[in-house]
Amino acid sequence: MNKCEQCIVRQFSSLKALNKEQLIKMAECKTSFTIKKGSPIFEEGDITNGIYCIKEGVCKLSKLSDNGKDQIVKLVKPGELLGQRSMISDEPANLSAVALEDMEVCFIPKSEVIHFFSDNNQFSMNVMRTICDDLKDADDHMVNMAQKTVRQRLVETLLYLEETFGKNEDGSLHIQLSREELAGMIGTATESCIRLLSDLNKSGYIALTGKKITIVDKNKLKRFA
Amino acid sequence: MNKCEQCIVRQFSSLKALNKEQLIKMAECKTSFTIKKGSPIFEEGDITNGIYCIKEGVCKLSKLSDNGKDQIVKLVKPGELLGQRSMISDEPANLSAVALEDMEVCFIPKSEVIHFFSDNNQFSMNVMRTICDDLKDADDHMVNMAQKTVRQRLVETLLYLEETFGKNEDGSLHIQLSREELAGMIGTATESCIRLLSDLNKSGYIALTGKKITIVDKNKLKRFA
DNA sequence: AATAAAATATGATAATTGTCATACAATTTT
DNA sequence: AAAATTGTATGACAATTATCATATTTTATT
Repeated sequence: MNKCEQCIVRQFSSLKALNKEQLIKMAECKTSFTIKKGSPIFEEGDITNGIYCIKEGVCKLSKLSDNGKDQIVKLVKPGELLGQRSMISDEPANLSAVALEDMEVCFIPKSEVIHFFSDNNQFSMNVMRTICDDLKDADDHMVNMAQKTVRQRLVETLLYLEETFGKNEDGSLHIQLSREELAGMIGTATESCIRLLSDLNKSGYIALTGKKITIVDKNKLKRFA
Repeated sequence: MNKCEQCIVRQFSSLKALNKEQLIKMAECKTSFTIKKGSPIFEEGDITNGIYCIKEGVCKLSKLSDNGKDQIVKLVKPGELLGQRSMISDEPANLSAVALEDMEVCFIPKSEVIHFFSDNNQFSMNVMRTICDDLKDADDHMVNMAQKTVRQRLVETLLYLEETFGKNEDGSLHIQLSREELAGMIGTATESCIRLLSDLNKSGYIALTGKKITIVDKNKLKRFA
């Protein structure tokens, strides 16, 4: 069993507030998982009973809409925690979490986290701030969904993906999303997403090589949105 | 100065966890406001430096989008608190709060609330849960914006308004929103909103009398969405 | 009460977006 | 390697939604 004390990603999450003693306790009760690309960590409606700390890999948080389409609400990176809201509200998961890459994830049972909450004020403040950040992002995202065109949302999403997950040596977006998933992020039909990507490609703002997407001119793309 | 101890709306918010001593301290440092319909409590970007407790009247939380339209993110009722997120994140307000009716509001300075936070665990858990609820609502709302048609969103909004704010003796929606505001809730152009209301009226699902809206057949309306 | 201003309503039209069909390419399975 | 499956791409078309123009009604102001 790996020690949480030596885990680097912890430094990027609310868990950075834990002291040595707490880290040792956490290391004792945590369980580690490997999750294959495409597999769920948990699904909408599941009772999670704890939080997940992402050590490696990116996952999507999505919700199935009445029309049968999966809307991606958020992408989650190493260092972030999953299931905080459900734990605090004592409710089943509102969103599904599915791996976009092979992942390494640790699960910390609720019973343990609850102790950290009451014993460590800094930790609970960190969690609170994270949830507040999520709320702000969600509100902003909602306004974008309601007020911006599909094209604007696509452009902004592409810029966000490069900004957040970086690019490969060849300059293409590092994170690999299918067209369907990209459509699920911007909230549109897969065909519309493909069509708009084609347009951006033909206009020279981006380049498509297989399923790789390269942003050719970031500033032009921004202005074009 | 009114005593917070005797304020009824307190019972409906996170503040219900405060003890007598804390309520007395709060009564001493709070300030009460009257806000006229249409006036702002605070605006996007303002540094609020405390929280507002709504004693009477309903307000809208909205955000101005790049296209110049105001998107309504949430309606807030008596008993609810405003500005919790900004206070915890220590950031300017992300949304504007504008009165939809004449309101009575109390302001409690941040310095005071911070004490309640550290002294009263139940209070901070209540606040946390409220924010978690807001996050869930925002995520769900976002999915609706992205995946549902304007007509579906309109119908669901009308049902929500009746459910949440009740109806007058004549059966019409108690809460009074302009067509522009209703459009701002569902995320569409004012004209589109008006047109769809007309359709629903002609089809007999709702009735329009002046600016009053009456839901004639709730179940049919639901199925029609 | 008359006038002005604002809100609501509707028509005409254009732009955006979704749907269905089909083709093509890439990947996986046999 | 061939076949099957899945993902990507594009055309044709329909449906939805936005925009602009213009009435009409309601509300506010003088």
